[in-house]
This record gives sequence, structure tokens and C-alpha cells, in this order.
Amino acid sequence: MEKINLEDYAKNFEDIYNDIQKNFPKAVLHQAFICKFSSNEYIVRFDEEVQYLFLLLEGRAKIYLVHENGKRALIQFLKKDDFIGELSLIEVEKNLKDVVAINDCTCLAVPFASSKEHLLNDNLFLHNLSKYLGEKLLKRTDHYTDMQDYEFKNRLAKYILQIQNDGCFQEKHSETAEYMGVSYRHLLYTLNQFHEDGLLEKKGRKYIIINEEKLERLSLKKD
Amino acid sequence: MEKINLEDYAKNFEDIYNDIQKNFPKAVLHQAFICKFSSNEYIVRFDEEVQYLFLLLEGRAKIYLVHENGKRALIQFLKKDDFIGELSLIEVEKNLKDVVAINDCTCLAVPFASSKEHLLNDNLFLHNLSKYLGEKLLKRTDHYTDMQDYEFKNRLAKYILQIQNDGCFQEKHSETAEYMGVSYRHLLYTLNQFHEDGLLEKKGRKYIIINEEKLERLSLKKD
DNA sequence: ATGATAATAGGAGATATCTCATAATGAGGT
DNA sequence: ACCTCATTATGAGATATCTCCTATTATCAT
Repeated sequence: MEKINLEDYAKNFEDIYNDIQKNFPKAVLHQAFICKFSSNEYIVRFDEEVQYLFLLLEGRAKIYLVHENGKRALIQFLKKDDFIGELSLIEVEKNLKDVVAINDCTCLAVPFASSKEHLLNDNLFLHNLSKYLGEKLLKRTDHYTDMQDYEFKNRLAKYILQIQNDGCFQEKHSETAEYMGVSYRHLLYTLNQFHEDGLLEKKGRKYIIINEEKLERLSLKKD
Repeated sequence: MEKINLEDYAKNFEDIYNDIQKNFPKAVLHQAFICKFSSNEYIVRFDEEVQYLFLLLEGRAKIYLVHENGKRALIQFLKKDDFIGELSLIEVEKNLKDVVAINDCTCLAVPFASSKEHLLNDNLFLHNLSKYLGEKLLKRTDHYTDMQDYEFKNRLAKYILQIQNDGCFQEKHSETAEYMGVSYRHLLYTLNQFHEDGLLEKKGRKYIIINEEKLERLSLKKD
């Protein structure tokens, strides 16, 4: 983890800095700085108290919930403009999560110690936070109800369509399996089936979508 | 649905009214009133726009998410002090939910039209709302990750322990099955197994817990 | 390069859970 | 009382998904 002075960062990323200024009170920004995390680095650990509110400026990360039985569930992917630690800020978090950088991540770090008061009395911030939490709630609910009402092949079709890039699906299988809540083995099995059914073509480690329409249909239907 | 004047209600339920006064600006309460819903009545319908922020004062209700394929998922039970319509208030709700009264429910109804501005500029309310949403997010996440990381018999044990009353489990089976995300058939099957394993005793339509310790163990273990 | 570690790949067998069908019992309304 | 409809019950068979094993590739640090 590498710390960078906020002013230095501001020089190179004016647009992003402007957005930040719009959404945070000045007093808070005086205490804030920039954190860079490398791929696979922990941003937050489930067994250590959170000290900062992070705002993800660049990169992708993932949230894991750690169960008492030791199992982890990948519960959400984070991207630009996502908060980290916001539930600790408002003191509702009981069981902390692991948050791990997927690739290199740049975050704004706002220390609770000096900024909590300010943030919790700032109307704009609270309004933003409410909207953010509301959206997170909806997104997570949708993800999980899908999980319970559609079987895996339908959900996988939907996921591939959503996350594909230029007709190309190249997520890590282990991550996909964790996020979708199925075993690695079953993911492979289903991917093979998609291949046999002429939905995907394999190219090295990637899968290419060759019948988008059929995938669409599969992603919607319960059948 | 029956409307009641807020002042009339206040006379009979002073304690509750005091709590309300603490959390809502006066200007807002002038426009608010009390709604009574009977058992099984819809408080909010998924296909009708929400006009009020409700605060549940008495009774229990349940939230359903309606899928495109027509299936419904029971996603949460609501009780005293839960909000209804708060996501519409902050304008993040896209797919509305069904909210149905389980027994007779009493709600405070705050009309969006006249009160939205006030509420969204009230610091205390926003702070409360953020905490409420954060807790709802956590609760829902826990519920769903449990669903994916523990098999049904473990989750059912946990659920029974949580919802039992004087060692007595008497929820409606159909509701339990919907909430837990399994088929009705499988719920019965598992309940029978609990009976055979000496965890529960059947008394008419109710189940009595006769081995709480064993239930506890089952609820924790993944095994 | 070389070895070590993680990711991909697939076989075989077990089981948790689902679907569909049918019957019995209970509750509410006329 | 009687009919209707929702709830509780149970059987039989199908399958989606899991666990456990074992190879075969990539990736990465030394």
C-alpha cells in the first residue's frame, strides 16, 4: 500500500479531483489522502477495525463475507465511485468483510478520527450516502433473489452478457464460481454445455459469444 | 385500509407518538396521518407508484420481489420501526416490491408530495435513514449468504431458533418455504427429519422444540 | 531456465432439492 | 351445515449441483 499526497494527485487527475471536491466538505479533504493498492492486496481485513472511509477512484475490488465456518462468500464487485467502510462510518457494521483489490486500485482515504463528525453533519454527504446504500441494497437483493429463483444456467447466461467485453468472456473461473455461489466444477460443466449447445466458442482460455440471441433467451427464461 | 387522524392516534398511544416526534420534523408531521391495514392487505403494490413514506408502528408485514417470470420471492419480514417506501423517497427504486400485511398493521403515512423536501434536508432524518439502510443491507446480505453457504437443514435450524416463541415453532409453512428459498415439499421433508432425529415434537400443527442444544449445534455447523 | 503455485479441465458417484400428483384436514363465508 | 379454498401431508422419480480425485496447463519469483 502506497500513500500519496492529495494535492499531488489532484495535479494529475483534475477531473476526478473536481468530483471529489463537489461531494466532500473542505474540512474533510484537508485530512484525506490517496492510497494505492496492488492487485490482490487487502484493502480491509475482516478481523481488523476500519479506520478510513475509502472511495474507490480507479480499479476493481471484491468484497468477501467471512463465515464462522471459515467459508467465504464473494458478495459484490466494487468499481469506480464505490465506497468502502461506509457501514463502519455510520456504526452499523458488526461482522466486517474482507475487501481485496482485483487489479491495481486507487482510493481516496478519509480518516474516521478527524472526519466522522463533519461527514455525519453534512447534508449533501448524508443524502449521497443514503442513495448509495439504497442502490447497493437493491443491487445486492437482485443478485441474491436471482440466485434463488433461477437455476444456474440462466444466471450464468445473464452474468456473461453483463460482464462480457466485445463478445468475449474472460473472467477468472474461480471468481465467477464464488460470486455465483456454485462449485467450480459445476461452472465448468455448465460452460461446457453452453459450448455444446453452440452458445459459446472457446478460444484459448477465453470464451467467445457466438449466439447472443440464444444467450439472451436463456438469461430471461425460467424453463 | 382505514385512515386515522394523527392527533386522535396520539391521544391513545402517547409513547409511540413521542418517538415519532423525536424523529420527524414538525412540518412533516402536520401532513402525516395513520393508516390501518388488515391482515393480507397490500400496503404497496409492485405495479403502482408509491406516494407515502410509511413507518410501521404495529404489526408484521412481508416484502415480495416480483420477478419478470412471474415468480415472487419473499425477501424480508417487517416489524415495528421498519420503513416502507424509503427507497422511493430517495429515488433509487426501480422495480417496486409488493408489501403485504401479515396481521393487522398500523402505519404512520407521510405523503411524499408535501414532505419530500423537508425530509431530505433534515440531518437527523438522513442520518437515521442511512443507518436504517445500512442495517437492512447487512441483514439481507447475511440472510442470502447463509442461503448459499449452508444447506437447508442448517439454515432451518437457525431460523426456527430465531423465530420460535416459548419453544414453539408455528410459522406458516408456505411462508417459511418462500423465505428460505426452498420448495414446500423440501421443507416438510426436512421438518420430518428433525422430528425423526428427536429435535422437534409435533403437537397438532405446531412443532415443539425438544432438543434445543442439538438444534443450536445444527444451526452453526456446516457438516 | 526451473521449480512452485495457481488456474483450468474433466471423471465418477453421491445427495440435496425440485417437480408433479394426490389426499386429507382446517378455516371462513353464505 | 355445507361448500370452497388454503394449508398440511406424503410418495415417486428426476436432476441440478456438490464433493473428492487427478491431470494438464499457465504464471511467477528465484
